[in-house]
Amino acid sequence: MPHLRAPATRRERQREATYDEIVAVSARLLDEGADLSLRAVAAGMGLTAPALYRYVASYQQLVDLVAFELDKAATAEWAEAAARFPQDDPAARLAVACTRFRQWALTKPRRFALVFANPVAADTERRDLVTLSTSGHYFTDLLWQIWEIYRFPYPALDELDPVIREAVLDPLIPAKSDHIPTEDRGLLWVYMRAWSALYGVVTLESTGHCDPRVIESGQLFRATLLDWLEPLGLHDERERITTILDEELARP
Amino acid sequence: MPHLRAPATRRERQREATYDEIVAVSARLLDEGADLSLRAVAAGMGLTAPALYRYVASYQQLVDLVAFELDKAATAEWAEAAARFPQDDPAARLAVACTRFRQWALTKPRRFALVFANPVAADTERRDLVTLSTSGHYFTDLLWQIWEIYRFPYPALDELDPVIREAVLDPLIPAKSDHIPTEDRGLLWVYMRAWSALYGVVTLESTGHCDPRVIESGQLFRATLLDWLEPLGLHDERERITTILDEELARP
DNA sequence: TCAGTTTCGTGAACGGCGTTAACTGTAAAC
DNA sequence: GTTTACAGTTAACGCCGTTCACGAAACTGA
Repeated sequence: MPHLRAPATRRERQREATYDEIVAVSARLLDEGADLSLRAVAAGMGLTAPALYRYVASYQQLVDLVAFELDKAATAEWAEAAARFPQDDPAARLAVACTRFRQWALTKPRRFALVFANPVAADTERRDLVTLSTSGHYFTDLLWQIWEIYRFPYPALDELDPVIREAVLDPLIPAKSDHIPTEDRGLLWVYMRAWSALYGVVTLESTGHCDPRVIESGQLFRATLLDWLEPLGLHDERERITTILDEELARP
Repeated sequence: MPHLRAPATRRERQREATYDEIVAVSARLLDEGADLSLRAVAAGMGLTAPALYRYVASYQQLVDLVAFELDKAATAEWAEAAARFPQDDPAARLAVACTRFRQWALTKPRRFALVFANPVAADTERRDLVTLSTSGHYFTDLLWQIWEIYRFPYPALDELDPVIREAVLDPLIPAKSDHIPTEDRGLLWVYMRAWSALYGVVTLESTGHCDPRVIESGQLFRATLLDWLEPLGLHDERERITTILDEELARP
């Protein structure tokens, strides 16, 4: 994995740059509608295919690398867009971030499929990668910030199914949860439920298993998000958030 | 597409059988973890790859054929399981069908991915195939039957966004909607929203983008379904349906 | 500065993939 | 009983991931 620390030697810097180029070329291929292949990526960099094996051990690892980096880049975009609202307004930020997430999934469906629709078996080490997801961290953090302000209800630990309790206490999902006190870990249950809902609409729309007109109108997405205002303690913000949402949806 | 009508001539019968074998071999390959390829399917039938071109025009068409048939077969399974409750108890049937759908997605993730996570561009003719989805028809029909009994609220046509109104009046999604009166088409909006929620959890779980313990416990799925009892007018049935759900989830 | 080593790249090759083209029996159709 | 349509073959093309043996360049330390 690149970007672990500041590059020291000249060679390491070169290597960094090569990794970046791998990701850049891969992204270009995806956006062009071509399919991601070792050979195509290599050719796009002016290399032969075997050369890439100096950087990734297999095709799957290349996919994982690209997925991770594209997720990171995309999250940075949403976060930047969301940052037009101040830090102490996480509700507005969440509304923006979710909408940008959807827009990203719709305009770059192949990137979305790579990052979010890639099957991950439960046993492989590839599981660990899911835990690293940047977007996951970002959304969990936003939810935490919202709770700090609005104090919406969440299940107490002893209300939770024992297995779920275990899962929120020692999370495998991407969750910036270290700073969430043990007794507040029920929040992660709310996060999972909300993420499942968001993931549902966005995947449905991005993969096209949905009436194109419904996608175009954005109503399904809009309705799903509005349903989540209540559980997140945002009833009093309904009007304001709705406005932000519609603003974002109407964006060119 | 096979199974259009009863086979007449001997040759047509043979051809039918070949199509069935294509699907059977494909399903076996998927369940074995091998990947679906023209050559592997052909080899599994004792044929060479080019021979398959007498039956499908391309690899994509083979995938579409298999996806359609697997969806049909799976739906038949769920429907059969649901049929242990009488026809006039569609709420119970829905609970069973949803749970079986999930179980199918978990035990046969590759089949699920083929049928439900296959990207479909908006413009291609492949879009039409989505409309044919057997499972879609089955679930829409169940929802209609539930409404006939419980009369849960749904948006009137003039409450709907114009684009959505158009979409529910002339649906592109798989929806056995011919027998739904025009003025009740708002029901399809409820269907879309519910389907989006169900699709979300099941896809999340089936693709493994989720804590394995959460999957194993079934709590995320359970909670999602329970949340939909209210909107479907099933508040008075809550206890009964919950029992059925837990029964199904505990199934060996 | 120079030998030794590590790193990064190449070309050739293997088996598997989707797809096309030319060809051959054989079963149905008139 | 001839003709025709169909269902299959083999051979080949250009892609793919992956491995291996090899060379050239870059860093390393005395």
